[in-house]
Amino acid sequence: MQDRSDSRRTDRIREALEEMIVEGRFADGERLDEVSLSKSFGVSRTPLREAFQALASSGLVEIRARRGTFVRFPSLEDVVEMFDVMAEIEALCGRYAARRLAQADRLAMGDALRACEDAASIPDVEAYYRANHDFHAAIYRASGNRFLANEAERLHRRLKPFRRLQLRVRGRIPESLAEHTRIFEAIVGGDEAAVSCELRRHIAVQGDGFADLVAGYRAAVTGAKGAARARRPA
Amino acid sequence: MQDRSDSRRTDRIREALEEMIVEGRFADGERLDEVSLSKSFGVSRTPLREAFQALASSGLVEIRARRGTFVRFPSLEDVVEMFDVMAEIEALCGRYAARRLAQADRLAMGDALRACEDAASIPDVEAYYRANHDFHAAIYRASGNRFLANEAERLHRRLKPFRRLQLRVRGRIPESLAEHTRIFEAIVGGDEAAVSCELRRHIAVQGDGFADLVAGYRAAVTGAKGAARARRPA
DNA sequence: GCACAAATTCTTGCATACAAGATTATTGAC
DNA sequence: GTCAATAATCTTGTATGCAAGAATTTGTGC
Repeated sequence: MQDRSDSRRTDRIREALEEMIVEGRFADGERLDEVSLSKSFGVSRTPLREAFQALASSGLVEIRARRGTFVRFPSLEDVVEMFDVMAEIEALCGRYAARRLAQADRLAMGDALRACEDAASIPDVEAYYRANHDFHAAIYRASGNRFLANEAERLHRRLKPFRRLQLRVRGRIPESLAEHTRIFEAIVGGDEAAVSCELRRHIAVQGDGFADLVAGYRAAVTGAKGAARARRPA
Repeated sequence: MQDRSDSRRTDRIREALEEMIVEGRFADGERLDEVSLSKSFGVSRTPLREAFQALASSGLVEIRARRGTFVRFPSLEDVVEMFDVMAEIEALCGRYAARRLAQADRLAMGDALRACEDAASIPDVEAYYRANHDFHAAIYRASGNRFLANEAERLHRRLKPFRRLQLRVRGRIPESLAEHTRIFEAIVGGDEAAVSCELRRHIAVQGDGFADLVAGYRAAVTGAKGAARARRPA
């Protein structure tokens, strides 16, 4: 978001751990050992513990008092719930954007849409993935509500590993691009109802999308190191 | 939410500081001094710093690297934005609740509504305030989406100081109660559109409500110790 | 061989010491 | 007297040590 010099070890480690968790380098329920991790990062336990706190607040790990810190994969049910909420948040952003679109935001969305088209025509999944994020982020900002935009960005980030797997589904990219185009046009046209409807459908997990998500979820979970070895008690 | 033994000093201090900030015991932009606070709490800087991290993640303070931790009042604009989002989140909870209301949730909402009626008939502002929270929390849970319920609860909490001031506005309580009754009936009746509409209007800052909010906001900000002495740079 | 209790070991929570960056005060040139 | 450069001070960031709670192992009785 901001420039944040990130000279602190705490920040560096938080980012590294976040990446590792999202990439599935730990198993679900695995305990993150302060001592061994601090050794492998070459720092003391202090910045590590601070990083744990930050990760806990974004839901990636769970700190249990005097027990330790455990990586927490959302359950399939959790993921479905999060996508439901994401769809509504996106629809809300889109509605606001359609209502009060500023010139600068329109240009940003247009640029991002063009980047999507370029990536889809190659096709380059990684590039599309990035362009997809930029397009959605542009909609968040176009909502004109910074608080909403931040919340949307946060949730988008949290769903990152699952969305990524969805995009790999055969034929999903052209479809996604077509939806983007319709969304963009509806926003520019100021058609709130259409934007809301299109975005909800674009994000929502329903029909075939649900099967894709389940497949993607299983891949993400079993792909993670060791996989669901230790299930959490709660 | 859970039982959380909270035997840790970090948790105790986080709660205490949260309360102090929300109650306006610090000025906007005031730096929270680690040394003097740790002395006044009778602990070392370590648990204090961990508490700061937690407060930062809920937006109550801002940690600037190597500068310190500063209490951050949301601006009036921020508050309006948050209420806008809150209204939509609540409407979403209500819609879900109307669609798939479970018996247990219906009873919980009914109990909370009755508590609102009791508090309004005395009238007891503090009791109404608590019952109001319980009623809304019951709707969140009735949504059947735990993630959504958690997010709603989080945002509700963040808006606590401003809502409290709104309720003090003359004649607001009977009006609020009438709205609650309509909301409850619409949910039980399964009328999604009506629930959505009623909840949005119940929460939203518009018309007279905006003037009330502005007045309440000014009271909250100037009521806080010293008030807007040091404005933040950004 | 099993169950339960005691002791040992391990891990986290907290305090404290030290290092490094930021801030303020001081000195000197003009 | 003003400005800039430098020194002194203060504050945060990190490392380390110690204490207390949790987990594990060992020992004992049956």
